[in-house]
Amino acid sequence: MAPLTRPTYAVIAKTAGVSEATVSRVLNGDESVHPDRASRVREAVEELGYKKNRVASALASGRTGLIAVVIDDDLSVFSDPFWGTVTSGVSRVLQENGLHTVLMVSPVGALDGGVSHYLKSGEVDGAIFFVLHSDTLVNYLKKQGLPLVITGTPHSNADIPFVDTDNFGGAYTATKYLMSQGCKKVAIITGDIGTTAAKQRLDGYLQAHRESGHLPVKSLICEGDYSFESGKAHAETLLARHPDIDGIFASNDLMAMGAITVLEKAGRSVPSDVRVVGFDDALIAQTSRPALTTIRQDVVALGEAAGSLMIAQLHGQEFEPIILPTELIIRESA
Amino acid sequence: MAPLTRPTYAVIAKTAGVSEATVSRVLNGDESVHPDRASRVREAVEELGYKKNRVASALASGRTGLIAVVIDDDLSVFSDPFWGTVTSGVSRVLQENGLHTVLMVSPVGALDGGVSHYLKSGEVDGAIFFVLHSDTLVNYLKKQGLPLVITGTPHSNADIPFVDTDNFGGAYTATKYLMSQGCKKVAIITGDIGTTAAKQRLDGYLQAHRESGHLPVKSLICEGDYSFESGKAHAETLLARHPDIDGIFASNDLMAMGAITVLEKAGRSVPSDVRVVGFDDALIAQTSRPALTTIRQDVVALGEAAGSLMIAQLHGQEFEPIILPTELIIRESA
DNA sequence: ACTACCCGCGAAACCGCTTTCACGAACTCT
DNA sequence: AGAGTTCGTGAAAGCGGTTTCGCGGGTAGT
Repeated sequence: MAPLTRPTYAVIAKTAGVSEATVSRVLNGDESVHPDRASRVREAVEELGYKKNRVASALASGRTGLIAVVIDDDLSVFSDPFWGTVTSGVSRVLQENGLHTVLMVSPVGALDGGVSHYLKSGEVDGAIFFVLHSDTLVNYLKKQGLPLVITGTPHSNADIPFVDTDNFGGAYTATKYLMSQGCKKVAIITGDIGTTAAKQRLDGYLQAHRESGHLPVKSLICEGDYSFESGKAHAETLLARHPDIDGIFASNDLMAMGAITVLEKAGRSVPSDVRVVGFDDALIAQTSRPALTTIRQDVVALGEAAGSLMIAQLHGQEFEPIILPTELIIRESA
Repeated sequence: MAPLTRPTYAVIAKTAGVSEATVSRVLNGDESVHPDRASRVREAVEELGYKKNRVASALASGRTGLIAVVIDDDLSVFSDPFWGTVTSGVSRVLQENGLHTVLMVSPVGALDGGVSHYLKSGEVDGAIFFVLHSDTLVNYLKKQGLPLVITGTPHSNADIPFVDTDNFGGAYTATKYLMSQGCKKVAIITGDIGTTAAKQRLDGYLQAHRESGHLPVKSLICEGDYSFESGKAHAETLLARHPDIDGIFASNDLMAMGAITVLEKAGRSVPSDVRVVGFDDALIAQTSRPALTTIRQDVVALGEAAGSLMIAQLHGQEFEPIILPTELIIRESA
């Protein structure tokens, strides 16, 4: 059975006894059309099962109803469930507002790269960036007038709309907690220090130390990259440098798990010998043995906030950056 | 700085001294244009930095260059990293072929639901479905002529293009392995039995028993739903029903982890008292304690296969369902 | 030389909306 | 009553491509 041809404005106009311009006015909420004519249009739409052709509308209006979600090309990105959960939050809010999510997993940053070209093409009405190492592309696109949201604090230009979690506060809380548990030598395994989240979490860790009266020695600070492998590698480094280490704050759960793997392999018991805290509260935090003490961030809400900030921009509404709170979840590892 | 207006065919045509139809022919690979004219068109494109307006092309040609990836509305969907990884595989293959992925996380199944309407709208050139409980919608859309791919074996209509993993073989191998390890009483916690993958994994488990000379009692078969919580719940049920249980095959890693959580809480040691095998080889399989023995499926390749099958259909090429192999990964839990 | 056929190419219609501009009716003011 | 203004509405242009159909030049056959 061949697909039925869908009725167009021409058919609706004929049925309702009005012009196509009037059909367009009615369906787009123009209040100036006489109520009687408007009713006839709506009845025709109902009777004929009219559905707007969004491609034609996009060409005519310059608005496509598509929002790009841009994720730096890294096949491991989705194996960290963080991004999947954020994406589903974004997708749901956009759909509720009649918009669709175009997934763009691609190298980000180059002004003349595929992402830049695509976003300038007019094919999407806005873009949500998931992680950035530089604001260059984002600043450039903002100047081009493209509505943008970043998940994470911008590096330089606070003018860019963004949503984030309280990284500083979460890291501060994690470090304070480790100290309150009696830890004398607390290390940090940072995320990719090119991201603002990693910097802020490092700052929170340092502030907790300042308030305890002394700063950690440099060798307690390891620059990871959010991956499981880097958590393992840095845990080995820390054990070599500081055999008496008794606390580790890892800037995400994956690295925390990596660290625990190495510690236990080295005969160090978690939490008896070394206490470990992660960040995210991903599912692996609760399924692991020992179950991970971690800083929980509401990842679904982060995605929803990003979607809402995008909607606000598209509607020309006022908006503020959104910083979501964190919460210490105490399980077995600390 | 206002965005520069992009050149259109009219400008290219004028610069190259040809008509717009000729520009369209050249850029779309029409070999009948005289080589000299074709060269002039390409030079003009290069000189003026022409980029095709895909929205206008979509209206004129009826092809949008967008493929919908449809995932049943379930916020937990992306916390299982399986779907994120498949999505990134699909996305990459599509992008390599000049297509874009529209993410559709929405209740699936209803013929008059949002997904059905959207897919019939002509706004996407095809759709990839991630998990289905019924072929009704898919059969209906196929009749409408929409190119489709399912990740997973269809329920009824083998005519639908699909990619899958060797579920039967993987489950068979897992169960055989448990038996070869001396397990006398092997249970199964199935996935959502409405999915064909869960059925096939159950069949593999049963076949392994048949070949060992006896079938498992009904109470060793628990119907889970792929979630961590259902793994926990069914492990409790199994312990109550069969205190002497010594082997569990869970149809995914999440449920396996849930089961292990409960077993250890009940004082049963894994693998000393009870051996556990999962399915997927998600990251949690290796990060957990004990590290999970599991059936590994190549999830990235699954996504890539789905993307490739879609490309083949769009190009009018012959294609076969793709069944990917599995591999037993032996770690600590069995 | 004439006729028939083939093929490259251009003009313009078309895809289905949005929006502009002009027209005529209704209303208001003098 | 006449002039001026306002507003609802329709015709049609436009968004930027794709594709169709017809034209004219070239070639082949008789």
